[in-house]
This record gives sequence, structure tokens and C-alpha cells, in this order.
Amino acid sequence: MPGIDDVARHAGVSTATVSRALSGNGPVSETTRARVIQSASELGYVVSSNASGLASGRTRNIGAVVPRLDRWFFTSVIEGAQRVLLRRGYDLTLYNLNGDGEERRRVFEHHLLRNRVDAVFAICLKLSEAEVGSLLGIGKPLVGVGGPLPGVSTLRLDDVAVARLATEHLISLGHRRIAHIGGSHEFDLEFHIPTNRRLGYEQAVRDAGLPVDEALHRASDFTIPGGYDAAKQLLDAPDRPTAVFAASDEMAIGAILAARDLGLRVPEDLSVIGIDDHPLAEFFGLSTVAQHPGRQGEQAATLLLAALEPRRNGVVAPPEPVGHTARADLIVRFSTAPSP
Amino acid sequence: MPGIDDVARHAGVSTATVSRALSGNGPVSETTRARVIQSASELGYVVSSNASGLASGRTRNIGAVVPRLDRWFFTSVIEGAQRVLLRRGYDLTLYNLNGDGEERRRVFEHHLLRNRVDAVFAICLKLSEAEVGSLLGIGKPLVGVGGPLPGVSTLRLDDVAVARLATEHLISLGHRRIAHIGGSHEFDLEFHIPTNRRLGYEQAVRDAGLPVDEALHRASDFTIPGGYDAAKQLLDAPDRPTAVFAASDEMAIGAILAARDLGLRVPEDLSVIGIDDHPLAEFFGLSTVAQHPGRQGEQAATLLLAALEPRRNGVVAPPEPVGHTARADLIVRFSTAPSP
DNA sequence: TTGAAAGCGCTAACAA
DNA sequence: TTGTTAGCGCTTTCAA
Repeated sequence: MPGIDDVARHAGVSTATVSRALSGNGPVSETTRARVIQSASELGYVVSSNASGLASGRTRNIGAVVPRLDRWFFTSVIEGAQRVLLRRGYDLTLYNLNGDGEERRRVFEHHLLRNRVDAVFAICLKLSEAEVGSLLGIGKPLVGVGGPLPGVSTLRLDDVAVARLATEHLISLGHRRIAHIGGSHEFDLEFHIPTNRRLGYEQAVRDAGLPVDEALHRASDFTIPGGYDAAKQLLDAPDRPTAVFAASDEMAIGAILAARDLGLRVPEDLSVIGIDDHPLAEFFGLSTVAQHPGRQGEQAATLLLAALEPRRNGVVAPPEPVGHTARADLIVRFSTAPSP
Repeated sequence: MPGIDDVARHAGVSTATVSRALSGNGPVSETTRARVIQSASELGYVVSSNASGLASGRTRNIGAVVPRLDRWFFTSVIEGAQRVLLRRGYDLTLYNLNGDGEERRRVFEHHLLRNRVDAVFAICLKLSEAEVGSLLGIGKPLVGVGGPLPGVSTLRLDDVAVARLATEHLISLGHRRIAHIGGSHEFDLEFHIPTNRRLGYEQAVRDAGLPVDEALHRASDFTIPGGYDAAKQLLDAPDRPTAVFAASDEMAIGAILAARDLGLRVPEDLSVIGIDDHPLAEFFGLSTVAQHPGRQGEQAATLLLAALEPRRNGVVAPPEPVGHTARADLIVRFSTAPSP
């Protein structure tokens, strides 16, 4: 593998000039730059990220911390983030925290702090103050996606508003008995999402002058089977609801399948709405409030890069933590209709 | 951030001893090691991966190259691989190649070759000889998962055998008209999977003395909607099949949903079998041939580490490329029954 | 605009 | 078993 001095020799310049020409930092005449780039590509030179990182203190690598990888939302965020990172020449190193607490500690102490990454973004993860503090303490910008993170810039849905939006859509269609399939407490610990979505639902119901009926609520696990079971219970009752608002599209799809199995027609007998705009939503004709995780990932990456680049002008400007609200759009398909 | 010499001073030893004590390479007395570890943790010392990598030539980071991230199989493989890598102190850097060819070239030339990773595994990706060659050429071990890779150790399903297994299950239940929903040519380019699964299907059909009927084959895209459409066509025909073998569980689920919409009962009127053991398979009672992507990821990581570690004893032993066959198990649930 | 040279923080000979 | 020390391959002052 050719080194920087091979390129320097080949181009007839110093290694400093090669470094400047290739990194774009510092002044280089156009002709020299062209010659250097030519030499580099002829020799097949690629900088060593270790040497470069050691000398400069920047690694051009971003860490992504996720609770798990088998969920559409998380992977979509990562795909979006990687799209912009790759374009800017950054790598993305993945830390999947679905192991035990011991593993999680190891990831933080031995991996994230090992100087392998310039910055970190956490997806739907509630980091402890110590975890946040240690990252910020060594100057690693940190951004949270999909969940709250104290003292850190975040990008997230306004879950209360989104749930209101979905519920109000049902109310506007004349529904009076609207059930809610939310997330169980277990999910609340990390995400805080179930509580907020339930809150939004209850607000909308109350604002419409309707009673909040505990019997119309079921906690589930954000999966199709979970939504199916919850809906089965809800719809088997004598005084069954005419509409279901599920806190995720997958649970909503489960509800649609449950309705079918019970001989109910969607939307004639039962309206169903979810949140997400999951890839399967269209197939099932599901009305939903779309969030755009790919775009959220892009935004998170952009925030991180913005926090990283100012340094290059010596302006160490740790940006104030800002809570950005991700966009969400009501999409009406064929699973919601006027109350029978 | 404390450096290695802070630890050395604090523990009253040399930096070399700290390095040895912390990395486990080279002899250190037990008491010294304990003291060093104590000092390191007191000071909150973590090695700089850049400095360590630059000096040692190893980065303790593995690259994972995937065609996309929004598929259960790929993410499961990654989760499995990361499980073992993390345990061994390795990081995993992700390269999602779903961009254009230009981006792909950049990933190879500027990222994978940038010395950021010690080894690479490619999931369901057909790398060019140049791509394989350049990695191998700079001494990066390479392992392929889920697809063939010339000159490289791979871990993959025996797709022909798996498809035979599924088809033979249907034949053993007395089915004579068995349809196949496979993958379209587009998927064949990268995966080579559709062709082999179709081959296995046809072999099984022929071996049973049945005709291979072109009308009983549909090419689709491995998704639920795709399987649904294909099955609709297949089942709408006058002389409809009594069984469907889909090349993936998601397509099989689509077929089940199509059958329901056509008023056909599964399995009384139609048997359906897939391949994968997707998380949704159980919910739909789908019979399938399970592959275990998580385990495949673990195995791939283990292979890579095995290729990496010998060096530490100076024995540069690039292992012969070996084709490992991943395990697959027939799982009979409730979607397959004797032919009506 | 360019070059010389001093590190960046660690590892691994080599010597003791 | 431990310490000394020469790099690893770059970036970035500083001087020209």
C-alpha cells in the first residue's frame, strides 16, 4: 500500500502539500492539487484513517446506538443517516444494545469512548445521565432520535400531537367509541412513546366531549401479533368500539386482521388508524400518520455534522441542546370511514 | 482524557507495561496487571483506537457490507455477527450499498480500503473480482454470507436442497399441482437465490414424476404484497394449484392473504409453505424451512476472527476459501395439509 | 503557496 | 517480568 510520501515523491511535492491537496484543508494551487490527485489515483493511494485520525483528532466516523435492529423504524433511521454520512465521507459504526446491562456498559466504556467515533446518535434510547455526560465530557456531540435525552439535541415526533391527529381524524368521521391499542409499560421505559400517544388520544377524546373509557384501552408490544390479540379482546366485547387507534401501524395491521377474523368489515364496521406509514401500510390500505424515519436519520446526521465541522475553524461551539420536532402527515387510505 | 503515560505514572510502571497489561499481549505479572487495571479504571483511561491501530496495524473493527437494511434477513445476520464481535472487543462498521454504482465504488475505494477495518463480511452481495481482489490484496479477510463469492469463504443455505425439502413436504402430503412463487431476475443478479430455489422445486417435482408446468410459476419480489399479487394470479386460474411453495415467508404470507381474499381456506383448500422462519411465520401458522440468520451472522463473525487471530502468532494463514452450508430445518405449522 | 519537522498516543522490538 | 525507544502514517504549525 502506497503511503503519503510515495504520492509526494510521485507528484514532486512535500507530504504536507499532499495532505492539504487531498483533504482540502489549507491552500494549494489548482495545478498542484490536480497533480497530487492524479498521482494519488495512479498509485491507488488511500489515507490511513488511523494515522489521519491520530494526527488530526478526528476520525470521520459516527457511532449509532440502537436498542435493536429488527424494527423498521430503527433501520430506516440508520439508512437515512448513512445516506448523508457517506456522502460527506463519514463512516457509521453500529452499536446494538440489545444485550444485557453489562454489555451496554462495555459498549459505552470500551467502545464509544475509545475515540473511534467523532460523534454519536442514539435512536429511541434512554441514556443515563452518566452515559450522556461521559460522551459530552470528552467532546463528542450527541443527538437523540425518537426519544428524549436530557441535555442533548433531539429529533422526535410530537407524540401527543400525532396521537391527537389520528384520534381527531376518527372523531371527525363521527366515531364515538374509539379504542386505543398502546404500548405496554415495558416500552415506556426506553421510549416514553406509549404514554404520550395515549395522552394525545385521551386529550382528543375529552376535547370532543367523549368519556375516556378504560375498557377501550389495551397495552401491547408494537407488533402485528400483539395488535391482533389486543384487537380480538376489544372487538369481542358486547359494546365493541367502532374505531381503533393503534400506536403503531403494525399493531393496526394486527387489528385489521383480527377484525377480518371476527367477520367485521374494515372500514364499514370498523375503522382502524395507526402511526408510522410502515411499508405494509399501503398494502393493507391503512390510514395512518406518517413519520419519516429515513428523513429523521438524515436530519440527525446533519445535526451531528454541523456540530462537528465548526471546530475546523477553531470555533468550538457545542450547540445548545435543541428539541427538533420531526414532521408527521396524516395519510387517509381505506381503513377509516364514517361511523356506521 | 488521560493517556497511557498518565496510567503508567499512576501505576508506577512503564507505558509498555500498561499496554501489555491492558491488551493482554505479552507477559505481565498478576500483581502488576491488577495495579495497572486499577489505575486505568481510576483515571478513566480508554485506549485511543487510532493510536493503537496505527502502531499495531489492527483496528479491532469489522466492516459489514449489505445491499440494504430494511430486510429481516440482513439485519438478523448483522445482529448475530455483532453479538460475537462485541464479546471479543470488536466494533462493527456498517456499509449500506443501496445507493448507486458511484457510491458503491466510493465505499470500496475510500472507506473499506482506508484501513478502518480489519476484515469484511458481505451479506447477499455479489462482489466483483476487482472488489474481492482489492480487499484480499491488502490482507483483509473476507467472508460472504447468503450468497456466493468467488475465491472467498462463504456461509450460505443450500438453496436447491432447501427448496427441495419444502416442495417434497408438499408432495408427501399428496399435492400434485404445486405452484412456485420465486424471485424475479432482478434479485437473481445479486443473490442467485431465486434460480436455485426454483431449481430445487423443479427437481422435487420431476423426481415425483410430476410435470413442471410453466403456468404454475410466478416471479415476485420477496415481499408480502408481491406474494399476494402472484398468488392472486395463480389462484384465479380455473385449474388452480392445491399448494404453493414460496421462496420466502413474506411471499408465502402474501399467498395466505390472497387465498383468504378469494375465499379459500388454508390449509383445507390450499397448502402454503415458505422459506425463512420469519418472525411473522408463527403468527400466520406458516409451515416453512427455517434458516437462522442470527446464527449465520455469528458463524461469519467467528470465521473472520479466526482468520484474523492467527496473525497474532505470526502465522499469517489466509485460510482456504471454504463453502460452509448453513443449517435449515423444516417447520410444519398449520398452513400445510393433505391435498383435498 | 509550499516545505520542514514536530508530534498525535500507542505498540513491539530489543535490551536488561 | 519490565523498561527504553523507535516508529506507525499522517496533520499542522511555523518558517520560508
